[in-house]
Amino acid sequence: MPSASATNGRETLASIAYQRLLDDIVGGRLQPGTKLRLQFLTERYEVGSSPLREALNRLSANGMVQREENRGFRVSPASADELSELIRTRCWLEETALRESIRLGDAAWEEGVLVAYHRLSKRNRYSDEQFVRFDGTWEDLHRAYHLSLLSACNSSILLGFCAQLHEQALRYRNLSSMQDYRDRHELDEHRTIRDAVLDRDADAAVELLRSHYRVTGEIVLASGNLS
Amino acid sequence: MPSASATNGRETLASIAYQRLLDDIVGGRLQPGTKLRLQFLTERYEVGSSPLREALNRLSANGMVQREENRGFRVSPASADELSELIRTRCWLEETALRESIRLGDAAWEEGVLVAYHRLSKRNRYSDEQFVRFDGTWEDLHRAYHLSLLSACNSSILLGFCAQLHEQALRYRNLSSMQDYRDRHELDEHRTIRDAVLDRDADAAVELLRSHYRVTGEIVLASGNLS
DNA sequence: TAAGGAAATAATTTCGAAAACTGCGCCCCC
DNA sequence: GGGGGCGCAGTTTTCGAAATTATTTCCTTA
Repeated sequence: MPSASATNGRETLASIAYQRLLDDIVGGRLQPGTKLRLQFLTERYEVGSSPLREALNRLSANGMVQREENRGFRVSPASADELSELIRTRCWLEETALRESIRLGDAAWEEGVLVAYHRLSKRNRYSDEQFVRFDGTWEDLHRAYHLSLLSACNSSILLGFCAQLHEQALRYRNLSSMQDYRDRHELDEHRTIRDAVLDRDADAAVELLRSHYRVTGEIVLASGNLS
Repeated sequence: MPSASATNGRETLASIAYQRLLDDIVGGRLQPGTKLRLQFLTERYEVGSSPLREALNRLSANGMVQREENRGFRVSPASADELSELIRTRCWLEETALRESIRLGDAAWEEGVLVAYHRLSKRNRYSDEQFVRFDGTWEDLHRAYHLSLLSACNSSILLGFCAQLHEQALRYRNLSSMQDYRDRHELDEHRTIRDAVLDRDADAAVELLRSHYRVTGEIVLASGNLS
């Protein structure tokens, strides 16, 4: 989701491979540390090696895979240390972006937040696959909601960084055993954040957001299979 | 300079092409907006198209070039608006990193700052090419100095972002007509920042650093040939 | 038996040509 | 005279094979 640019015409095989690789890594189907042999990937995705190499190079530039000269690629390792570094960094960056967003956001921004929250909350009700095509997955709506909070910060660079970190955090969440989320009232947290933001209460909003991330981190750390 | 990984054995052609392309873009020898035709690049760098495509894909992932599906690559455009966004973002991120660094840095970090400053100041004296091989260029030492200030922030992710922004800012500096730097006492500014940092005076250090970046931005904007 | 080294094996990286796509000019038709 | 589609030239993208590099295996030797 980060990625500087590119949207036009028919998609190229390299971009398709990029998306599918990203999905599989973030979704946990390619485990951290896995060696990514070209032959394996060409069979899995039915794409030649050139587009795959391009996809891997893009992924290596934003941290999803690691590259070793003349020794190929592997999925970036995941560890408890890296997770806490990730959460820490995310809190810093999103605090900055959120404060600026609250300071600068106009009416259109408020409405964007409202709509994004509404879609996310509605998506929870219809339990599964029915509206995926139209609405996108729950994760898509979740990402859209979080980015909408920050979207008025007036720095697409910072927004891009936040999106990158969101993706990394999602990978860690998918690596942990999902069932620990059952009794977590995520929607409540999203609502209270929304309200604080729309009240322009920066301090409260920042504190709620940081706590939102830290709690998620705790759960992943507790239930996770990390080194 | 960001780039996730990679250090081993013999360098690959793709990495060499990446470095040279980055140098030429940051150095201003490839102007913003320039179309990067593969045939032109293969002649310029004497490398096949596959390594070049890999290099271009890496560069597109960190914003130095833009990619358009089925229409190739071009050097990212440079504008006054993007420059001010860049500076704004850089001030936010480096403020965070610097405060953390000052809070957490140990004796080894202090010595690192001291040494980096020393090398930078010495490099100014021997005017030119003599010690490049051993010491690196002035820009290398300058980058090392600035990153050393932040290096104790305990987040390699944030450090990577800062390095990326440093590179972008360097590109803008190289795009402006250099002669306006003549009466700028950069070394003084670097020294006062160093002193504030080593005194652990976070507020002063942050203010000096931000002013350092903002002044540079003003000069580039004033003398620049930006759209 | 263990250590060292050379061939064999397996992987990545690179090349050169074929295929697919874009942009543009031209022609035809309305 | 103007609008829309066809085809050509130039570029990008992709493929499959060749070259390079890493890794394993097995043989020799101390």
